[in-house]
Amino acid sequence: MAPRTDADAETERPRIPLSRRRVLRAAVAIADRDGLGALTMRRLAQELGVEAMSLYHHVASKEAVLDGLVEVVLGEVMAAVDEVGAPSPEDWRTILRARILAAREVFLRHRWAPRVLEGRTTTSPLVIAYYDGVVGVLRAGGFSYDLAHRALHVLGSRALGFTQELFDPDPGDAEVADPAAMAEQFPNLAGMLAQAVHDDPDGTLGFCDDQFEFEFALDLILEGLERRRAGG
Amino acid sequence: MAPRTDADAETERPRIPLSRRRVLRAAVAIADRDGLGALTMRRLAQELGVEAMSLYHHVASKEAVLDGLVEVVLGEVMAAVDEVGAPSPEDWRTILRARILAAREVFLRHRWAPRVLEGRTTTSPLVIAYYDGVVGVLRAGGFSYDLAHRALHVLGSRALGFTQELFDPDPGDAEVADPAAMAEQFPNLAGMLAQAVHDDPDGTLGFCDDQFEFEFALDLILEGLERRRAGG
DNA sequence: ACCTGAACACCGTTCAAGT
DNA sequence: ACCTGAACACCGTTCAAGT
Repeated sequence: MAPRTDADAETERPRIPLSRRRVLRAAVAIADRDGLGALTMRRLAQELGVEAMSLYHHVASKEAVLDGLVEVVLGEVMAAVDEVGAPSPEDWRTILRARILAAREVFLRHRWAPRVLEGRTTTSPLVIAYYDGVVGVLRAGGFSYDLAHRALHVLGSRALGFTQELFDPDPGDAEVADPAAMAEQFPNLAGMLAQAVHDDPDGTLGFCDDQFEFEFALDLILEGLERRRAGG
Repeated sequence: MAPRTDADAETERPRIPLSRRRVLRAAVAIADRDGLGALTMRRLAQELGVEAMSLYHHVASKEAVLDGLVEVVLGEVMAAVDEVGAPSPEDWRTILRARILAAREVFLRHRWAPRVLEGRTTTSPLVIAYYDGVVGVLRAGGFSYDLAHRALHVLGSRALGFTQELFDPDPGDAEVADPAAMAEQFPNLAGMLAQAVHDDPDGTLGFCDDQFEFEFALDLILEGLERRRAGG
Protein backbone atom coordinates (compact mmCIF):
# COMPACT_ATOMS: atom_id res chain seq x y z
CA MET A 1 0.00 0.00 0.00
CA ALA A 2 2.24 2.81 1.19
CA PRO A 3 5.57 3.15 -0.54
CA ARG A 4 8.73 2.06 1.19
CA THR A 5 9.51 4.21 4.20
CA ASP A 6 12.34 4.50 6.66
CA ALA A 7 10.06 2.93 9.26
CA ASP A 8 9.83 -0.18 7.11
CA ALA A 9 13.56 -0.35 6.88
CA GLU A 10 13.75 0.02 10.63
CA THR A 11 11.42 -2.82 11.43
CA GLU A 12 12.14 -5.28 8.64
CA ARG A 13 15.73 -4.37 7.93
CA PRO A 14 15.81 -6.83 5.04
CA ARG A 15 18.51 -5.26 2.98
CA ILE A 16 21.80 -4.88 4.85
CA PRO A 17 23.70 -8.02 3.93
CA LEU A 18 25.21 -10.18 6.60
CA SER A 19 28.90 -9.82 7.26
CA ARG A 20 31.47 -10.97 9.75
CA ARG A 21 31.46 -7.49 11.26
CA ARG A 22 27.70 -7.46 11.69
CA VAL A 23 27.69 -10.95 13.18
CA LEU A 24 30.35 -10.02 15.74
CA ARG A 25 28.65 -6.76 16.66
CA ALA A 26 25.42 -8.66 17.29
CA ALA A 27 27.31 -11.22 19.38
CA VAL A 28 28.79 -8.47 21.54
CA ALA A 29 25.33 -6.94 21.95
CA ILE A 30 23.85 -10.24 23.14
CA ALA A 31 26.70 -10.92 25.56
CA ASP A 32 26.49 -7.38 26.96
CA ARG A 33 22.74 -7.55 27.38
CA ASP A 34 22.02 -11.16 28.38
CA GLY A 35 25.35 -12.70 29.27
CA LEU A 36 27.59 -15.23 27.61
CA GLY A 37 25.19 -18.07 28.29
CA ALA A 38 22.61 -16.47 26.02
CA LEU A 39 25.03 -16.44 23.11
CA THR A 40 24.03 -19.39 20.94
CA MET A 41 24.24 -19.61 17.19
CA ARG A 42 20.46 -19.79 16.93
CA ARG A 43 19.96 -16.77 19.17
CA LEU A 44 22.63 -14.88 17.30
CA ALA A 45 20.89 -15.60 14.01
CA GLN A 46 17.59 -14.48 15.48
CA GLU A 47 19.17 -11.19 16.60
CA LEU A 48 20.13 -10.64 12.96
CA GLY A 49 16.77 -11.70 11.56
CA VAL A 50 18.21 -14.69 9.79
CA GLU A 51 18.41 -18.46 10.07
CA ALA A 52 21.17 -19.99 12.18
CA MET A 53 22.79 -21.70 9.26
CA SER A 54 23.33 -18.44 7.40
CA LEU A 55 25.92 -17.45 9.97
CA TYR A 56 28.28 -20.13 8.75
CA HIS A 57 28.86 -18.20 5.54
CA HIS A 58 30.56 -15.48 7.57
CA VAL A 59 32.08 -17.27 10.55
CA ALA A 60 33.55 -20.74 10.50
CA SER A 61 32.15 -21.88 13.83
CA LYS A 62 31.10 -20.74 17.25
CA GLU A 63 34.74 -20.90 18.33
CA ALA A 64 35.45 -18.40 15.56
CA VAL A 65 32.73 -16.15 16.97
CA LEU A 66 34.41 -16.25 20.38
CA ASP A 67 37.75 -15.44 18.77
CA GLY A 68 35.98 -12.56 17.06
CA LEU A 69 34.64 -11.31 20.39
CA VAL A 70 38.18 -11.20 21.75
CA GLU A 71 39.22 -9.26 18.65
CA VAL A 72 36.48 -6.68 19.15
CA VAL A 73 37.20 -6.15 22.84
CA LEU A 74 40.96 -6.04 22.39
CA GLY A 75 40.43 -3.55 19.58
CA GLU A 76 38.63 -1.30 22.04
CA VAL A 77 41.41 -1.86 24.58
CA MET A 78 44.12 -0.91 22.10
CA ALA A 79 42.21 2.23 21.16
CA ALA A 80 41.77 3.21 24.82
CA VAL A 81 45.41 2.55 25.61
CA ASP A 82 46.69 4.48 22.61
CA GLU A 83 44.98 7.61 23.89
CA VAL A 84 47.01 7.50 27.08
CA GLY A 85 50.19 8.26 25.20
CA ALA A 86 53.48 6.74 24.28
CA PRO A 87 56.03 5.29 26.67
CA SER A 88 58.28 7.90 28.19
CA PRO A 89 61.58 7.30 29.98
CA GLU A 90 60.63 9.04 33.19
CA ASP A 91 58.05 7.57 35.50
CA TRP A 92 57.05 4.36 33.80
CA ARG A 93 54.71 3.70 36.71
CA THR A 94 52.42 6.62 35.97
CA ILE A 95 52.02 5.77 32.32
CA LEU A 96 51.64 2.02 32.80
CA ARG A 97 49.11 2.63 35.55
CA ALA A 98 47.09 4.94 33.30
CA ARG A 99 47.18 2.45 30.44
CA ILE A 100 46.05 -0.41 32.63
CA LEU A 101 43.20 1.59 34.09
CA ALA A 102 42.15 2.63 30.59
CA ALA A 103 42.10 -1.01 29.52
CA ARG A 104 40.13 -1.80 32.64
CA GLU A 105 37.29 0.48 31.59
CA VAL A 106 36.77 -1.56 28.45
CA PHE A 107 36.48 -4.74 30.49
CA LEU A 108 34.02 -3.09 32.84
CA ARG A 109 31.82 -2.42 29.81
CA HIS A 110 32.05 -6.09 28.79
CA ARG A 111 31.87 -8.14 31.96
CA TRP A 112 31.91 -11.39 30.03
CA ALA A 113 35.20 -10.54 28.30
CA PRO A 114 37.63 -11.87 30.93
CA ARG A 115 35.97 -15.26 30.90
CA VAL A 116 36.04 -15.67 27.12
CA LEU A 117 39.58 -14.29 26.93
CA GLU A 118 40.85 -16.78 29.47
CA GLY A 119 38.89 -19.55 27.87
CA ARG A 120 40.53 -19.22 24.45
CA THR A 121 43.08 -21.92 23.66
CA THR A 122 44.91 -19.90 21.02
CA THR A 123 46.32 -16.51 21.93
CA SER A 124 45.06 -13.66 19.80
CA PRO A 125 47.67 -11.51 18.04
CA LEU A 126 45.98 -8.49 19.59
CA VAL A 127 46.64 -9.83 23.09
CA ILE A 128 50.25 -10.33 22.12
CA ALA A 129 50.34 -6.79 20.71
CA TYR A 130 48.93 -5.45 23.98
CA TYR A 131 51.59 -7.17 26.04
CA ASP A 132 54.19 -5.97 23.58
CA GLY A 133 53.11 -2.47 24.48
CA VAL A 134 53.40 -3.21 28.19
CA VAL A 135 56.93 -4.49 27.72
CA GLY A 136 57.65 -1.39 25.66
CA VAL A 137 56.66 0.84 28.57
CA LEU A 138 58.74 -1.22 30.98
CA ARG A 139 61.79 -1.19 28.71
CA ALA A 140 61.51 2.57 28.28
CA GLY A 141 61.36 2.78 32.06
CA GLY A 142 64.69 1.01 32.40
CA PHE A 143 63.65 -2.62 32.88
CA SER A 144 65.85 -5.47 31.70
CA TYR A 145 64.09 -7.92 29.43
CA ASP A 146 64.33 -10.41 32.22
CA LEU A 147 62.60 -8.26 34.79
CA ALA A 148 60.03 -7.11 32.23
CA HIS A 149 59.19 -10.73 31.60
CA ARG A 150 58.79 -11.33 35.29
CA ALA A 151 56.66 -8.21 35.61
CA LEU A 152 54.24 -9.70 33.07
CA HIS A 153 53.87 -12.76 35.26
CA VAL A 154 53.39 -10.73 38.42
CA LEU A 155 50.74 -8.54 36.85
CA GLY A 156 49.06 -11.46 35.14
CA SER A 157 45.64 -10.56 33.82
CA ARG A 158 45.81 -7.40 35.92
CA ALA A 159 47.96 -5.96 33.14
CA LEU A 160 44.80 -6.02 31.04
CA GLY A 161 42.76 -4.38 33.76
CA PHE A 162 40.87 -7.24 35.31
CA THR A 163 41.18 -9.91 37.93
CA GLN A 164 38.94 -12.91 38.21
CA GLU A 165 37.44 -12.54 41.67
CA LEU A 166 36.90 -15.79 43.50
CA PHE A 167 34.21 -14.35 45.71
CA ASP A 168 31.13 -13.13 44.03
CA PRO A 169 30.77 -9.46 44.94
CA ASP A 170 27.12 -10.22 45.64
CA PRO A 171 26.91 -12.16 48.92
CA GLY A 172 23.26 -13.06 48.98
CA ASP A 173 23.93 -16.44 50.59
CA ALA A 174 22.37 -17.62 53.81
CA GLU A 175 25.81 -18.48 55.18
CA VAL A 176 26.92 -14.90 55.07
CA ALA A 177 23.53 -13.61 56.05
CA ASP A 178 23.55 -15.44 59.41
CA PRO A 179 26.29 -13.73 61.42
CA ALA A 180 26.10 -16.13 64.39
CA ALA A 181 26.67 -19.28 62.36
CA MET A 182 29.33 -17.56 60.33
CA ALA A 183 31.23 -16.30 63.37
CA GLU A 184 31.55 -19.86 64.57
CA GLN A 185 32.67 -21.41 61.30
CA PHE A 186 34.75 -18.56 59.94
CA PRO A 187 35.87 -16.46 62.90
CA ASN A 188 38.48 -14.45 61.03
CA LEU A 189 36.29 -13.51 58.11
CA ALA A 190 33.45 -12.79 60.51
CA GLY A 191 35.63 -10.39 62.43
CA MET A 192 36.76 -8.75 59.23
CA LEU A 193 33.18 -8.33 58.09
CA ALA A 194 32.03 -7.09 61.49
CA GLN A 195 34.61 -4.35 61.47
CA ALA A 196 33.81 -3.37 57.92
CA VAL A 197 30.16 -3.06 58.89
CA HIS A 198 31.13 -1.03 61.94
CA ASP A 199 33.22 1.36 59.88
CA ASP A 200 30.65 1.68 57.13
CA PRO A 201 27.20 0.93 58.59
CA ASP A 202 25.25 1.71 55.43
CA GLY A 203 27.60 -0.28 53.22
CA THR A 204 25.17 -3.24 53.15
CA LEU A 205 28.13 -5.62 52.94
CA GLY A 206 29.15 -4.26 49.58
CA PHE A 207 32.41 -3.46 51.28
CA CYS A 208 34.65 -4.53 48.44
CA ASP A 209 35.08 -1.43 46.32
CA ASP A 210 36.36 -3.15 43.20
CA GLN A 211 37.99 -0.09 41.75
CA PHE A 212 39.69 0.82 45.01
CA GLU A 213 40.95 -2.70 45.62
CA PHE A 214 42.17 -2.99 42.07
CA GLU A 215 44.20 0.20 42.31
CA PHE A 216 45.55 -0.73 45.73
CA ALA A 217 46.81 -4.05 44.42
CA LEU A 218 48.13 -2.50 41.24
CA ASP A 219 50.09 0.16 43.13
CA LEU A 220 51.53 -2.40 45.51
CA ILE A 221 52.75 -4.46 42.58
CA LEU A 222 54.10 -1.50 40.63
CA GLU A 223 55.95 -0.39 43.74
CA GLY A 224 57.47 -3.82 44.18
CA LEU A 225 58.54 -3.87 40.54
CA GLU A 226 60.14 -0.45 40.79
CA ARG A 227 62.05 -1.63 43.85
CA ARG A 228 63.34 -4.63 41.92
CA ARG A 229 64.26 -2.46 38.96
CA ALA A 230 66.08 0.19 40.96
CA GLY A 231 67.79 -1.87 43.58
CA GLY A 232 67.85 -5.55 42.78
CA MET B 1 31.12 -72.05 35.06
CA ALA B 2 33.81 -71.14 37.59
CA PRO B 3 32.62 -69.77 40.89
CA ARG B 4 32.81 -66.05 41.60
CA THR B 5 36.36 -64.82 41.84
CA ASP B 6 38.06 -61.57 42.68
CA ALA B 7 38.89 -61.19 39.00
CA ASP B 8 35.19 -61.14 38.21
CA ALA B 9 34.63 -58.45 40.75
CA GLU B 10 37.44 -56.47 39.17
CA THR B 11 36.08 -56.61 35.66
CA GLU B 12 32.31 -56.51 36.21
CA ARG B 13 32.21 -54.62 39.46
CA PRO B 14 28.46 -55.08 39.65
CA ARG B 15 28.01 -54.88 43.39
CA ILE B 16 29.32 -51.64 44.85
CA PRO B 17 26.31 -49.39 44.95
CA LEU B 18 26.45 -45.94 43.46
CA SER B 19 26.95 -43.05 45.82
CA ARG B 20 27.67 -39.36 45.69
CA ARG B 21 31.23 -40.07 46.72
CA ARG B 22 31.77 -42.60 43.98
CA VAL B 23 30.21 -40.32 41.37
CA LEU B 24 32.48 -37.44 42.35
CA ARG B 25 35.59 -39.60 42.43
CA ALA B 26 34.80 -40.80 38.93
CA ALA B 27 34.23 -37.23 37.80
CA VAL B 28 37.63 -36.19 39.14
CA ALA B 29 39.22 -39.16 37.38
CA ILE B 30 37.69 -38.19 34.03
CA ALA B 31 38.68 -34.53 34.37
CA ASP B 32 42.23 -35.48 35.37
CA ARG B 33 42.61 -37.93 32.51
CA ASP B 34 40.68 -36.37 29.62
CA GLY B 35 39.96 -32.80 30.61
CA LEU B 36 36.86 -30.93 31.66
CA GLY B 37 35.36 -31.11 28.19
CA ALA B 38 35.14 -34.88 28.46
CA LEU B 39 33.06 -34.66 31.59
CA THR B 40 29.48 -35.25 30.49
CA MET B 41 26.77 -36.99 32.45
CA ARG B 42 26.65 -39.81 29.93
CA ARG B 43 30.42 -40.30 29.99
CA LEU B 44 30.39 -40.15 33.76
CA ALA B 45 27.74 -42.86 33.89
CA GLN B 46 29.74 -44.99 31.46
CA GLU B 47 32.81 -44.65 33.68
CA LEU B 48 30.70 -46.10 36.50
CA GLY B 49 29.15 -48.84 34.37
CA VAL B 50 25.69 -47.43 34.73
CA GLU B 51 23.11 -45.50 32.73
CA ALA B 52 23.26 -41.71 32.71
CA MET B 53 19.92 -41.35 34.42
CA SER B 54 21.03 -43.31 37.44
CA LEU B 55 23.36 -40.49 38.41
CA TYR B 56 20.44 -38.26 39.23
CA HIS B 57 19.66 -40.36 42.28
CA HIS B 58 22.92 -39.22 43.82
CA VAL B 59 23.55 -35.77 42.39
CA ALA B 60 20.89 -33.21 41.59
CA SER B 61 22.39 -31.99 38.35
CA LYS B 62 25.59 -31.46 36.47
CA GLU B 63 26.02 -28.16 38.29
CA ALA B 64 25.92 -30.16 41.51
CA VAL B 65 28.67 -32.40 40.12
CA LEU B 66 30.83 -29.33 39.46
CA ASP B 67 30.13 -28.08 42.97
CA GLY B 68 31.19 -31.51 44.16
CA LEU B 69 34.43 -31.30 42.20
CA VAL B 70 35.24 -28.04 43.97
CA GLU B 71 34.49 -29.74 47.27
CA VAL B 72 36.87 -32.61 46.52
CA VAL B 73 39.72 -30.36 45.40
CA LEU B 74 39.28 -27.91 48.25
CA GLY B 75 39.21 -30.84 50.63
CA GLU B 76 42.64 -31.84 49.35
CA VAL B 77 43.79 -28.24 49.65
CA MET B 78 42.65 -27.98 53.26
CA ALA B 79 44.41 -31.22 54.10
CA ALA B 80 47.64 -30.04 52.46
CA VAL B 81 47.48 -26.68 54.18
CA ASP B 82 46.77 -28.16 57.60
CA GLU B 83 50.03 -30.08 57.44
CA VAL B 84 51.99 -26.86 57.14
CA GLY B 85 51.05 -25.87 60.65
CA ALA B 86 49.12 -23.29 62.54
CA PRO B 87 49.51 -19.55 62.31
CA SER B 88 52.29 -18.19 64.45
CA PRO B 89 52.86 -14.61 65.47
CA GLU B 90 56.37 -14.33 64.14
CA ASP B 91 57.07 -14.38 60.43
CA TRP B 92 53.62 -14.61 58.89
CA ARG B 93 55.26 -14.51 55.46
CA THR B 94 57.03 -17.84 55.84
CA ILE B 95 53.97 -19.69 56.97
CA LEU B 96 51.58 -18.09 54.48
CA ARG B 97 54.05 -18.75 51.70
CA ALA B 98 54.33 -22.41 52.67
CA ARG B 99 50.56 -22.80 52.89
CA ILE B 100 50.03 -21.22 49.48
CA LEU B 101 52.66 -23.39 47.85
CA ALA B 102 51.11 -26.47 49.47
CA ALA B 103 47.73 -25.49 48.06
CA ARG B 104 49.37 -24.93 44.70
CA GLU B 105 50.51 -28.54 44.52
CA VAL B 106 46.93 -29.70 44.67
CA PHE B 107 45.99 -27.46 41.77
CA LEU B 108 48.95 -28.73 39.78
CA ARG B 109 47.49 -32.22 40.16
CA HIS B 110 44.11 -31.01 38.91
CA ARG B 111 44.78 -28.58 36.09
CA TRP B 112 41.09 -28.18 35.39
CA ALA B 113 40.33 -27.04 38.96
CA PRO B 114 41.02 -23.30 38.56
CA ARG B 115 38.60 -23.08 35.66
CA VAL B 116 35.74 -24.84 37.42
CA LEU B 117 36.41 -22.94 40.64
CA GLU B 118 36.23 -19.59 38.89
CA GLY B 119 33.23 -20.68 36.91
CA ARG B 120 31.06 -21.40 39.94
CA THR B 121 28.40 -18.82 40.64
CA THR B 122 27.97 -19.73 44.29
CA THR B 123 30.98 -19.70 46.58
CA SER B 124 31.69 -22.98 48.32
CA PRO B 125 31.90 -22.95 52.12
CA LEU B 126 35.28 -24.66 51.79
CA VAL B 127 36.63 -21.77 49.76
CA ILE B 128 35.39 -19.42 52.44
CA ALA B 129 37.01 -21.63 55.07
CA TYR B 130 40.29 -21.52 53.18
CA TYR B 131 40.27 -17.74 53.03
CA ASP B 132 39.31 -17.64 56.67
CA GLY B 133 42.56 -19.47 57.33
CA VAL B 134 44.52 -16.98 55.26
CA VAL B 135 43.04 -14.11 57.21
CA GLY B 136 43.88 -15.99 60.39
CA VAL B 137 47.54 -16.14 59.43
CA LEU B 138 47.56 -12.48 58.52
CA ARG B 139 45.85 -11.46 61.76
CA ALA B 140 48.31 -13.49 63.80
CA GLY B 141 51.05 -11.70 61.87
CA GLY B 142 49.79 -8.33 63.02
CA PHE B 143 47.51 -7.26 60.16
CA SER B 144 44.50 -5.06 60.75
CA TYR B 145 41.25 -6.49 59.41
CA ASP B 146 41.34 -3.76 56.82
CA LEU B 147 44.76 -4.61 55.49
CA ALA B 148 44.02 -8.34 55.65
CA HIS B 149 40.99 -7.71 53.50
CA ARG B 150 43.10 -5.80 51.02
CA ALA B 151 45.71 -8.54 51.07
CA LEU B 152 43.05 -11.00 49.92
CA HIS B 153 42.32 -8.79 46.94
CA VAL B 154 45.99 -8.35 46.08
CA LEU B 155 46.68 -12.05 46.23
CA GLY B 156 43.49 -12.91 44.40
CA SER B 157 43.45 -16.48 43.22
CA ARG B 158 47.17 -16.63 43.95
CA ALA B 159 46.20 -17.15 47.59
CA LEU B 160 44.92 -20.53 46.47
CA GLY B 161 48.09 -21.31 44.56
CA PHE B 162 47.17 -20.62 40.98
CA THR B 163 46.99 -17.85 38.44
CA GLN B 164 45.11 -18.02 35.19
CA GLU B 165 47.83 -17.47 32.61
CA LEU B 166 46.72 -15.48 29.59
CA PHE B 167 49.43 -16.90 27.39
CA ASP B 168 49.36 -20.58 26.80
CA PRO B 169 52.69 -21.95 28.03
CA ASP B 170 52.85 -23.88 24.77
CA PRO B 171 53.69 -21.44 21.98
CA GLY B 172 53.28 -23.68 18.97
CA ASP B 173 51.84 -20.87 16.86
CA ALA B 174 53.22 -19.79 13.51
CA GLU B 175 53.32 -16.18 14.71
CA VAL B 176 55.81 -17.01 17.39
CA ALA B 177 57.63 -19.50 15.23
CA ASP B 178 58.60 -16.92 12.60
CA PRO B 179 61.07 -14.60 14.35
CA ALA B 180 61.35 -12.14 11.46
CA ALA B 181 57.62 -11.44 11.23
CA MET B 182 57.34 -11.33 14.98
CA ALA B 183 60.23 -8.88 15.38
CA GLU B 184 58.40 -6.47 13.11
CA GLN B 185 54.98 -6.74 14.71
CA PHE B 186 56.01 -7.18 18.33
CA PRO B 187 59.49 -5.68 18.70
CA ASN B 188 59.54 -5.64 22.48
CA LEU B 189 58.38 -9.21 22.98
CA ALA B 190 60.71 -10.31 20.20
CA GLY B 191 63.64 -8.72 21.98
CA MET B 192 62.60 -10.32 25.23
CA LEU B 193 62.35 -13.70 23.60
CA ALA B 194 65.64 -13.28 21.76
CA GLN B 195 67.46 -12.58 24.97
CA ALA B 196 65.81 -15.47 26.74
CA VAL B 197 66.94 -17.75 23.93
CA HIS B 198 70.43 -16.28 24.11
CA ASP B 199 70.64 -16.87 27.85
CA ASP B 200 69.15 -20.34 27.65
CA PRO B 201 69.83 -21.77 24.18
CA ASP B 202 68.38 -25.20 24.89
CA GLY B 203 65.28 -23.78 26.55
CA THR B 204 63.19 -24.34 23.39
CA LEU B 205 61.13 -21.28 24.26
CA GLY B 206 59.80 -22.92 27.38
CA PHE B 207 61.30 -19.96 29.13
CA CYS B 208 58.44 -19.41 31.50
CA ASP B 209 59.23 -21.53 34.51
CA ASP B 210 55.78 -21.51 36.08
CA GLN B 211 56.94 -22.41 39.53
CA PHE B 212 59.73 -19.85 39.53
CA GLU B 213 57.49 -17.08 38.20
CA PHE B 214 54.80 -17.94 40.69
CA GLU B 215 57.16 -17.72 43.63
CA PHE B 216 58.73 -14.52 42.33
CA ALA B 217 55.34 -12.85 42.08
CA LEU B 218 54.23 -14.25 45.42
CA ASP B 219 57.32 -12.96 47.19
CA LEU B 220 57.00 -9.55 45.61
CA ILE B 221 53.43 -9.32 46.85
CA LEU B 222 54.19 -10.64 50.32
CA GLU B 223 57.01 -8.12 50.60
CA GLY B 224 54.70 -5.30 49.59
CA LEU B 225 52.11 -6.42 52.14
CA GLU B 226 54.69 -6.60 54.92
CA ARG B 227 55.79 -3.09 54.03
CA ARG B 228 52.21 -1.84 54.29
CA ARG B 229 51.73 -3.68 57.57
CA ALA B 230 54.91 -2.44 59.22
CA GLY B 231 55.08 1.10 57.93
CA GLY B 232 51.83 2.24 56.44
C1' DA C 1 15.08 -47.96 47.10
C1' DC C 2 17.50 -47.91 43.20
C1' DC C 3 18.03 -48.28 38.33
C1' DT C 4 16.40 -47.81 33.41
C1' DG C 5 14.39 -46.91 28.43
C1' DA C 6 12.29 -43.69 25.85
C1' DA C 7 11.56 -39.13 25.13
C1' DC C 8 12.02 -33.87 25.31
C1' DA C 9 14.16 -29.56 24.61
C1' DC C 10 18.08 -27.81 23.66
C1' DC C 11 22.98 -27.41 21.45
C1' DG C 12 26.57 -26.85 17.16
C1' DT C 13 26.98 -28.26 12.63
C1' DT C 14 26.41 -30.65 7.71
C1' DC C 15 24.33 -31.03 3.41
C1' DA C 16 21.54 -30.79 -0.37
C1' DA C 17 18.48 -27.71 -2.11
C1' DG C 18 16.60 -23.36 -3.21
C1' DT C 19 17.02 -18.13 -5.17
C1' DA D 1 26.84 -15.73 -4.00
C1' DC D 2 24.06 -16.02 -0.36
C1' DC D 3 20.48 -18.02 2.32
C1' DT D 4 17.53 -22.02 4.01
C1' DG D 5 14.92 -26.47 5.66
C1' DA D 6 15.61 -30.77 7.27
C1' DA D 7 18.51 -33.66 9.54
C1' DC D 8 22.46 -35.49 12.51
C1' DA D 9 25.03 -36.16 16.59
C1' DC D 10 25.44 -34.52 20.67
C1' DC D 11 24.00 -32.29 25.30
C1' DG D 12 21.29 -32.17 30.24
C1' DT D 13 17.16 -33.67 32.11
C1' DT D 14 12.12 -35.61 33.00
C1' DC D 15 9.03 -39.25 33.62
C1' DA D 16 6.79 -43.38 33.79
C1' DA D 17 8.03 -47.87 34.20
C1' DG D 18 10.59 -51.71 35.77
C1' DT D 19 13.08 -54.69 39.76
